[in-house]
Amino acid sequence: MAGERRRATAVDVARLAGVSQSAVSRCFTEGASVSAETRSRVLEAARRLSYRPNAIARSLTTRRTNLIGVVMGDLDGPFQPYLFETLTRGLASRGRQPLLVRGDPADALDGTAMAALDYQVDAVVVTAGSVSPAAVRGLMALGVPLLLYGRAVEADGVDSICCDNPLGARLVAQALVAAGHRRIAYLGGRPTAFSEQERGSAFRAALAELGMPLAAVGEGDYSYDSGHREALRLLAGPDRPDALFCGNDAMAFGALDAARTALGLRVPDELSIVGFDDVPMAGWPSFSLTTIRNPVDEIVATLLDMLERRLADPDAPPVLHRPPPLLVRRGSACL
Amino acid sequence: MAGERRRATAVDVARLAGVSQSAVSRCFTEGASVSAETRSRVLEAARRLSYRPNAIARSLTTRRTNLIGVVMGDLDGPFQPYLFETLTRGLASRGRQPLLVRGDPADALDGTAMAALDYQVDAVVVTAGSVSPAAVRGLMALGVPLLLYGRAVEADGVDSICCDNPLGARLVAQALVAAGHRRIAYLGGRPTAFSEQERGSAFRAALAELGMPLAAVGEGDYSYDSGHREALRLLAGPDRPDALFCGNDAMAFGALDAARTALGLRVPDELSIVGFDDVPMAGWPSFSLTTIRNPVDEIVATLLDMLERRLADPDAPPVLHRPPPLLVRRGSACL
DNA sequence: AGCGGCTTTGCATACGCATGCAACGACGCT
DNA sequence: AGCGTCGTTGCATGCGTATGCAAAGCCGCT
Repeated sequence: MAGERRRATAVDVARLAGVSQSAVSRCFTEGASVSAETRSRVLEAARRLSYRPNAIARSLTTRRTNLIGVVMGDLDGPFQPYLFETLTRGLASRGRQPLLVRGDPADALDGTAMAALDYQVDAVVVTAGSVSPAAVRGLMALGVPLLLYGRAVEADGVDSICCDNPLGARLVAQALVAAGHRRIAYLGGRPTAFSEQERGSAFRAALAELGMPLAAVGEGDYSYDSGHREALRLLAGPDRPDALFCGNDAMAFGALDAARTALGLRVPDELSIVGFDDVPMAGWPSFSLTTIRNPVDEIVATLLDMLERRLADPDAPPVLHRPPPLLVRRGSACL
Repeated sequence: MAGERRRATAVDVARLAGVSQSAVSRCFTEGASVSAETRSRVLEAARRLSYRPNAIARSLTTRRTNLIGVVMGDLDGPFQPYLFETLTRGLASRGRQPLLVRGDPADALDGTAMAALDYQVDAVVVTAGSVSPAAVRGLMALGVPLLLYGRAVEADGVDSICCDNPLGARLVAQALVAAGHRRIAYLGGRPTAFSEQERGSAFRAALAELGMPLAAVGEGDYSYDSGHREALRLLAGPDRPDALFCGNDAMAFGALDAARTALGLRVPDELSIVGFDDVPMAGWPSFSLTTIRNPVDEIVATLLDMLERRLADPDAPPVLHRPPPLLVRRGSACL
């Protein structure tokens, strides 16, 4: 059967089918002019040789690779994998190939990462926070269409989409106050993150509007461990908070564990805990986390539409979407 | 600065530097013959034009793309993202670009997925269970070097690496029996999965050798939900098991939640629960899961070595590695 | 001075495919 | 019958780079 050292090329197929190489190419090109007879002869020959067009060679002439650079940071939390999963599946279903570009730990794009761009990706999707603003500017200078997720930016040729963080934070503040909580604490994520800046300041502002002081503030880094650590600190003092809003679900899980296991608190009776993102794990019975749903599916769908639009017209005006999040009430908070 | 419609090519650089295109090419090729003077002139010109070699065009002539196809199933559990993370980071650090190939839900590789292979990947890494054995055979027929993770296969040109599942299962059986458990149950994963077949049969065999009957058996699909569901069933009867070995950590988490939250059992006093994989979450205080460590870091490192070796010599004899796992004792089992 | 050997360089070509252009044939129309 | 039209086809070329080959230059040696 197989085992051939060299893959069949369009020339091989052409020879077998008794046509020119152009004819073969046209059979694999949408909307090209080929007679039914020629097409069937070519396809039969292609089948016998297990021929598939060489995407590399094709890209060279069409100047379109169909590759989309996907810039990601670590997949260490529960949220990133879900986003990545949804995004790559969506890209694949639209016939685009995701080429992974790793944001390096130092929050910059190093040479290794940039090397991916040498593959002439048609566009780059950056998932937020995975790279610094400086790195984003570097990407913009490349002249490749850029789609930003999780960071609102307004610049030529850059589309961005980002959950309406301020709205999410307001929803939490209003619900907590309305439910009668009086000692409300906030546990923020990585201070340099765009999402943290929006969530933190909106939460403070909303509480202030409601005339409610902020009882305590912790600073984490969006990790489970930091949530655990900061919760221990925030909840240890004399005037223990009766509610804790965490900048993301991972930290909320850490806080929940700290409260229940380490401190022996009853959640939600003695302490309400609210997260942000609504990762799948939030619905697990152990956690049953009340949280803000970051509408990933909707975001990815919109992102893909934005991508197609941008590819169709590189000069289209930049777009910014802010899809609204939603409060999901579960068992970790009295709301 | 930039904004040029067209990227600079080697010809542009050559013109600016006053040399031939070949000279430019040689400056960017390891081990090519170029004088120091020419090199510096070319590099300076390249810098001024922001020139970077076009990897697509380069691949066309070198017949090497430096792309590695990575076949993955869903990233829905806690294990897969960690594996993916480690693998892609390792690939990147060795200067190889991971091109994602999605295994489709029906456990086969559809056209969309195969399209990725049209990019002339230098090799394909398949993470186990993400595709059916039939799909694996299809990939082998392609004549591309194939690396299998999580499934032991012996075939020409196919290297594989897979945690020593039977050893892991034996470790659990021995530890449980030695600790005095007498009603031991097993909760298996997807029956078609290679890992499940190895873990399940080795666990049975080990218990039999120790003269211990298997108290009950559940059949899950490696998901948290199935673990939760099956645990409820297994633990509801009159002769409740005193130990439960789950085919992976995700199911163990589900079982743990079911036992504690739904059934009110004290773990590990009334029931020992053991998982398999040792995902990062297993160490969280809420779970503190006793489990078998699937040595992912070591596996990926070895996998990458196997890859380099295979790329260097496509005709090298196939290799099969079975790195040993390790029992990690935490709080969910009396061992 | 002459010669061999080495380094450096440019020329030409190939990689596999897409596509503009012209040629060709079939067909319908007047 | 003659003409125009349209659908189909092949030819030739280009995409951006790597590389074999030969020419050129340089050096040291005899």
